[in-house]
Amino acid sequence: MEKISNVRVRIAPSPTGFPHIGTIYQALFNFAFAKKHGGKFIVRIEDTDRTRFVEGAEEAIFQALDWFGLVEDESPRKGGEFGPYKQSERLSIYHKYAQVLIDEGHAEFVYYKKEEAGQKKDYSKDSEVKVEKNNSVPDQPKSVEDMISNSDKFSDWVVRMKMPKDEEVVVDDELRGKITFNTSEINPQVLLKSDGYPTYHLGVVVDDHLMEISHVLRAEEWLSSLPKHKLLYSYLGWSMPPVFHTATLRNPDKSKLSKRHGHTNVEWYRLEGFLPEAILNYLGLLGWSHPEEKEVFDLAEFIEKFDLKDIRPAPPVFDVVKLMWMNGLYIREKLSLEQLRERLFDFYSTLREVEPYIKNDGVLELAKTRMETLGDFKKLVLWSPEEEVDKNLKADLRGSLEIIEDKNWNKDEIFAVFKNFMSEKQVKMPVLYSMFTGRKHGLPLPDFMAALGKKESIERLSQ
RNA sequence: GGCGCCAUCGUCUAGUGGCCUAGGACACAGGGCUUUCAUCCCUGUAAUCAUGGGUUCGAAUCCCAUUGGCGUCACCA
Repeated sequence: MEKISNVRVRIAPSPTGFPHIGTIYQALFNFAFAKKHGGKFIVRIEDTDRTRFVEGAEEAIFQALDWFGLVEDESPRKGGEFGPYKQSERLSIYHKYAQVLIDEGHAEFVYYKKEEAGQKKDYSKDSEVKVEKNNSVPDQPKSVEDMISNSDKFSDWVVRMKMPKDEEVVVDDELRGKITFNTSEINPQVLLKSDGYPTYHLGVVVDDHLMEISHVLRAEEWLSSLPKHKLLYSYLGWSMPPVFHTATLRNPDKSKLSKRHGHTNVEWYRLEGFLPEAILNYLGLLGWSHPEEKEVFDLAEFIEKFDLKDIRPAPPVFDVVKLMWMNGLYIREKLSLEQLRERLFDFYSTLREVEPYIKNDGVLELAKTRMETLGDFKKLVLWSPEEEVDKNLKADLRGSLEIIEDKNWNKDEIFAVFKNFMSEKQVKMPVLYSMFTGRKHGLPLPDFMAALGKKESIERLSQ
């Protein structure tokens, strides 16, 4: 595999909500590509929509990246020589290039009524799409500088891209090949909003160029704005880096992965007790496959084998069931008992009741093959009232077990008592389980009790 | 609705003209192990490769059309 030099890739999340699993998917591919070629993985915060800004969202994005170990080389928090890395701190840069575009005749000032801004249009059947333009035009700003510094006077002005009439724009998607658009189909995009902030399209083109991004790896929903970007690049006299549009993750019904049908919030996975490395492994299976058809591999191996051109353009359904399996596999095969203990301590840092069980080697060992998520642990060890329990029978069982001498408290002795008890009372194993755990099934009971010790076991039967 | 992208078991996928009467994984079913439940092992069900036309001695693989799914058409990203 040949190394590509000066690889610089980026993800460009906007702080408008919780960290999305799709962002991590993008981050994984970008990160792997950067690391493979000794390049840089950059996080640029695209906070140009002040109305959707969510306090704390930026921090949450970085927390998520840290959790997955997809740590960036350059970002607002890390700095770097191409900063600032937050678009709200780069406004004067966008203003400069907006002015260049105006001067060169590729953009113009347009007057809109404020109330008309940001309305999503109806594209059903015959409704025609037209850009609303107010005809009674008041004074026009003389320059971007003028528009910004006299924002009161020009509060309804924007800078909009001028679109050539009926020209073909041929764009290149590295995963799909050449795609031709006609300029008449392209929306003359607003580039600079009336609040002086750029739209995504101006911001992304200017920043990707200035930050010397070498390869653009982004989600498929940007594909139709590619021609816009290509035009902007050529107007500015810049060359466009190769672009790869990766398929978006889908719900089981094939719609774009959404909160409504699936779990999109990274925080949900953390709270359920998924392992970040298992999620990464699973994500690596979507849209990409290991050259030897391996299903289980760590980040290092993914980086080694990953190649951009092997990404499939077809959108995959995100299957939580398979993720669960993968997570269980990581718990039982990739984690030592000690490592599992650490993860559990971390995970249950606020739930003191499970602490003694986490400390208990025997219990941990028994639980290890029975967990798909860290969250399953408490269901395995704690009492959960699911079954009806016969109080008298429970007392009888306790009585039988109390007879065992302290020094003979081991799983064989306990099981011997069980056997007698079951034949005497005409009950089966599950009944014993429910008396001890509240559920019909669970950890092997004699082993569980032996690991807990006589005192604790008898206590549990007394409750 | 215009434009664009995509299309192999239910799902993730292998497959780049003959090795494919299509392989693996998840899920599902059955069996073995077993003191419950799991783990582990074995077996099985499951794709006429969306459909219809070509090209070719030969197509899941190339071409065209159709259908379907999705995306996009905001002063959101």
